[in-house]
Amino acid sequence: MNKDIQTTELDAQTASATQKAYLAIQRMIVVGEISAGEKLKIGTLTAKLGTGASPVREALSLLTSDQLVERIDHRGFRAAQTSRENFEEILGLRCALEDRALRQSIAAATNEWEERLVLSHHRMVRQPREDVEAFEALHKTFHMTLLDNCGSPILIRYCSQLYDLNIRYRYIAGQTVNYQSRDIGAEHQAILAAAVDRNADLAAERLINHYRQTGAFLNGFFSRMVPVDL
Amino acid sequence: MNKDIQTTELDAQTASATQKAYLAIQRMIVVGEISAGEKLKIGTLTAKLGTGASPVREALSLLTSDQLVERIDHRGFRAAQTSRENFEEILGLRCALEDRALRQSIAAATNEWEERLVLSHHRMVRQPREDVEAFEALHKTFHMTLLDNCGSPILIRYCSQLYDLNIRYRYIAGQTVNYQSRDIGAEHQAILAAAVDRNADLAAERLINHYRQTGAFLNGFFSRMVPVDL
DNA sequence: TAATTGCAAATAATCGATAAAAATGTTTCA
DNA sequence: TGAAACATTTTTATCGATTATTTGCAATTA
Repeated sequence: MNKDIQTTELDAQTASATQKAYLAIQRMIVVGEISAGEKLKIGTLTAKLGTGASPVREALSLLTSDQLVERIDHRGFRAAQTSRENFEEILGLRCALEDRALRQSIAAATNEWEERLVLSHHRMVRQPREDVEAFEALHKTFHMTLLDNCGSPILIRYCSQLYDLNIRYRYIAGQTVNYQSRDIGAEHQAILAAAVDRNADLAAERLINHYRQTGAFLNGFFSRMVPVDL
Repeated sequence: MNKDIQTTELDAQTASATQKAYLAIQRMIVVGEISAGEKLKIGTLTAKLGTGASPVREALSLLTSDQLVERIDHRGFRAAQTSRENFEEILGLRCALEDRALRQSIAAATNEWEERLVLSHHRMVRQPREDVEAFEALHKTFHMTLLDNCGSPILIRYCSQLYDLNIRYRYIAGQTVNYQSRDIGAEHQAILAAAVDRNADLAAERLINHYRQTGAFLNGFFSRMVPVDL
């Protein structure tokens, strides 16, 4: 409806086959429908997505740069591997980049941004947790809104990529597990409050802490699972 | 010859059409043969590269994620715009990310890395400046070698992307101009020395300074040129 | 038995052609 | 004149088919 608020959404009819394939494959990898290291055969994907080889290849090329897909010349594509090291790398980078982005966002704060932030938080809170994918979409929107006032499109893009890479691990660990022991809602609320107060140090600290806690949890989870990489 | 030293190089006969197109188009954009904002018509590129539409499209998709190309659905591709803001964004991010990468590299220093570093520096110094593209390739290799021991492939990738985006502006400003007033050789030497000494603070400071000086110069250059964006 | 070679099937990469969409130019009508 | 509607041309996006490459298997040899 309102194109200003959510520019990311695109009409299903207008979207190109490439665009649709991109979103579909990304979702399957992030959610875990396609598992890590799995071979992505063009034939299989064209059949599943009901489209030709060109859009599929193009989508896979785009996902390659998002680090969700690996391309090996003449040997096709495969879903990126997961590993503890990879997870820790993502977490560390995410903390560094989001810290920067959030501080810049707050430094450039406007009423318009503040209102968008409150709104995105409200929408996330209102969304029932049962619909996991719907909640995750709003959760991402909230986190990206925190950053999107930083004035640096490249930084935003990197943060968005890292967010997706990270969330993939959350799906691997299973959705519910983590949220039991923590009050995620309160954490979000606290981050929002600090941002609205334009207290960059506090907001950044809370945000990073939010990530580190999830990170520590997931790390614990990974150490209990298959130690063999791949 | 020695595959261990330069994994990036690929045999021209084995490389896929996509790979060749990717490198060719990237080069043209970075070097300025294709100017900022220019439309990238599939037909024109297939003719120029002597290949079909699919590899060209795939290459352009890859370049999209490198931020060198913009894709607009049903409206094709165009070379990314340049602007002062974009340049400053790149410079700032580069300083932040390379600072991090260099410190991690040094923290994980080994003799093997140290030797690779000395070697890449030597090769750059030995290369005559007349062959601009050859020198630039070795220059990039030296800078990337500084970072490539950081143990974070994603960070390396981001730094590499930002390097390419940045160097595009150097080409826009013209090659020679900048190097006249500064002793770039000495700066490189100093960075190398600090890195070999495993003095992270000093090395990072020198590296960032190296970039900031180039940045300041280019900024001065841009203010003298067309203020109208695009 | 282990390694090597040669073949066949599977799959990736690429091309050429077609369909869909956008841009451009032209005519018509107020 | 100006703008709206239409037709034409250009260009993008997609498909189906062809070609090139790899992979897996079996036969052969040391």
